[in-house]
Amino acid sequence: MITIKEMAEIAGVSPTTVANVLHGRTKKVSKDTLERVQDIIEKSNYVSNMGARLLGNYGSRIIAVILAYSRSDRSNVIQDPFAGSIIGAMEQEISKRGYFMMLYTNPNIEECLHMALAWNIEGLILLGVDRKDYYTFRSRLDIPIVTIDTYFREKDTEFVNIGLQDYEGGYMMTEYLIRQGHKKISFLSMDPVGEEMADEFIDDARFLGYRDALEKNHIRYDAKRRIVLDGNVYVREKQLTELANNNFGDSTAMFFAADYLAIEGMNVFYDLGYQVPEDISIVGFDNIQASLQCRPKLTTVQQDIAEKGKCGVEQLMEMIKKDKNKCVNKRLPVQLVIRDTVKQMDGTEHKQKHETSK
Amino acid sequence: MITIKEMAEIAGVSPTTVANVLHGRTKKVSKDTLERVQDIIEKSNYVSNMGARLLGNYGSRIIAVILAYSRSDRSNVIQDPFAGSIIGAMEQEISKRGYFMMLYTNPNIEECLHMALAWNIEGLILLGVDRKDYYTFRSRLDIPIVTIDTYFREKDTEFVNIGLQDYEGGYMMTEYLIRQGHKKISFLSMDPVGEEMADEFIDDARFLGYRDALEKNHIRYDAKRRIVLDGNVYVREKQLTELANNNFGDSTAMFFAADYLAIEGMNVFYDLGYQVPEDISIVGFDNIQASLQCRPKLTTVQQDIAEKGKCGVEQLMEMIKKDKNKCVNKRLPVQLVIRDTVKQMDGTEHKQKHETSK
DNA sequence: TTGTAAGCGTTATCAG
DNA sequence: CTGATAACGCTTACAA
Repeated sequence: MITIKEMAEIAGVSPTTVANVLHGRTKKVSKDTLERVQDIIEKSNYVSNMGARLLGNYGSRIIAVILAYSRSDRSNVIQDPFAGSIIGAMEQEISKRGYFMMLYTNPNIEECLHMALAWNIEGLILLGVDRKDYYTFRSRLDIPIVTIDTYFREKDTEFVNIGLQDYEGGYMMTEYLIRQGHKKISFLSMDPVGEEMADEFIDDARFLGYRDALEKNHIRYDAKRRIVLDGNVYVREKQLTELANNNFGDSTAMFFAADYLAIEGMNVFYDLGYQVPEDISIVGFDNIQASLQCRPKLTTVQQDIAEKGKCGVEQLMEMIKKDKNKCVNKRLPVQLVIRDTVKQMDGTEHKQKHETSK
Repeated sequence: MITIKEMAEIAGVSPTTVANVLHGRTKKVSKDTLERVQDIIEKSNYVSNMGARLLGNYGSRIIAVILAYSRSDRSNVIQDPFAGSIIGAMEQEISKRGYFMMLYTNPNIEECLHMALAWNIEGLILLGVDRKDYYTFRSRLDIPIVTIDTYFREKDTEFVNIGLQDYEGGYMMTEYLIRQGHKKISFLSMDPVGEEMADEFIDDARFLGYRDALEKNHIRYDAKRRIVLDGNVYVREKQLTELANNNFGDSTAMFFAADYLAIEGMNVFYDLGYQVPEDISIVGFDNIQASLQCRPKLTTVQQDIAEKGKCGVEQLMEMIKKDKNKCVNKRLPVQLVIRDTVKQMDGTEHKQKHETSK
């Protein structure tokens, strides 16, 4: 591990000069020395010591990504296919810009803060933490922070969040179901955790879209069709089994707030001997890979997960560079993906055209 | 961000004393000062500056995890559900021990080395890199390295690898198929990339198990049943379509070297109107989540991915602590998971008992 | 038991 | 255009 000092010695110049060359401050160096020094740098395989950068507070080039726990009932979100994709996308963006990614998951906020401070990280990406926790981070850390998929309140300010057009997605999908002749549509989402207000939860924007679409189409929203699923898989399976055996709660279509729930539902129904979509139409939200791998293929709302990650890193970098801190609440667009799990209700059945699988 | 020096000043002692307290060298400090200093440390929310640790070469506490590219045809392995799970498991183990995880994916080895050197990382975990690349890392880096899922040659030494009983898995599954009455079993795996020898590829240990199981059971291995699938999805789909339309190459069962390939196959066959397992029996390897989510549920060979990650970190930590470097080639056990994609060939069909889905 | 001082490698400031 | 120097915070060897 050669140092600047050593290279300076070899070149017969001062460390400052070598540093100037390294940082492209070519104006400050004569052509003669420039070339000589550049040559030496190349040959000696110089690697800058990040420790010195850190200590001198010249920018650690570390972006920390902190994952919240309990997205579903797994112990660690990262096993979620959603998390895997987004982390991959972020890593690439971070890497591309010459930064480094530190991945950290810890339910204890104090320890997260500790980590952020110890490493003098330049920016922080919070994945799926709630707004309260965000404000804790924000009050204790003086660095740019971007949240992904956090739900803020109307009056909240001073945050940068990358989210999704959940409301629009819920609306769109519900309208689609209505166009297919469905009038009895239930909406299923997971039990929101914690004592936060319901309107802060991601599932709920989807729900609101669903409800508004119904009303816009003169279908009265019936509260009994809003089904809250338990956080525990086994309990959930029991709930779904009961539903199925009670004529699906008198619904012809079920709108699950997430693909993985929809697929769980499909499997439970399949195992009970029900046919999708003949006995019940099912749709999801997210377009995870599994939604294409299951049979029949799931009709769902597509979100571009990689884009979300990329967008988050872009925002963060802008904040790091410009040090400006305007409030951003970006909602990425969604798209209907029509596949094979919805039955047309106009008397005759007919095969829907569906996308070619890629 | 309070420093040791500042705390020392408050306590009216020297920085050394504070450092001694911080490091639990209680013997070197009088009870009196100990308590006073401890109190101050608590109150001042001290966070040690990792930059100083790095610079002084006192251990960075960073473990870098480097992912190889091109496990399948995706640009970045991390989107692979396999990678997501194992990274999650590793992160927890690393965190638990007070270390930090830096995640890095870059096809360029030089840049990977650069990163490792710049950060003075204490240990390295290589995920899915080939042995040649491993030796490059090893020759340039003087730190413990653990590989996961790298295949080494007989004569290779000086490596620590965590792998799987691939051979045993291949053998086991093939015997199972034979016990179910199958005699015409094909083996499908992906085209090995690069100019390395075939016997270094993970799929191939599985293949050898398959071949040996056949021969042990007096079934002659027929080379035409060893099918190499292309790296490109579209080409692969074409291959599978052709196979199906040619009576599945005169086989009654297909052993795919990986679940995601098996599921791909099932979907192609389903879309062509074939029934699994009535028309063709299919088995996979890995027991990824999707193998349980697809219908019919896939019979496969189970590996404990989280255990693999945990095991890798454990090995690495041992090497960091003890600085001993014995060669380890741990192969984690596998297990048959019998589900619904294999037909019993003894004339009468009968429903196999299958595990309760969890 | 406590304190002093050197050193890690980089960068910025300022003087030549 | 070039160079000397101080500063960042921690650790440890050694001195008191």
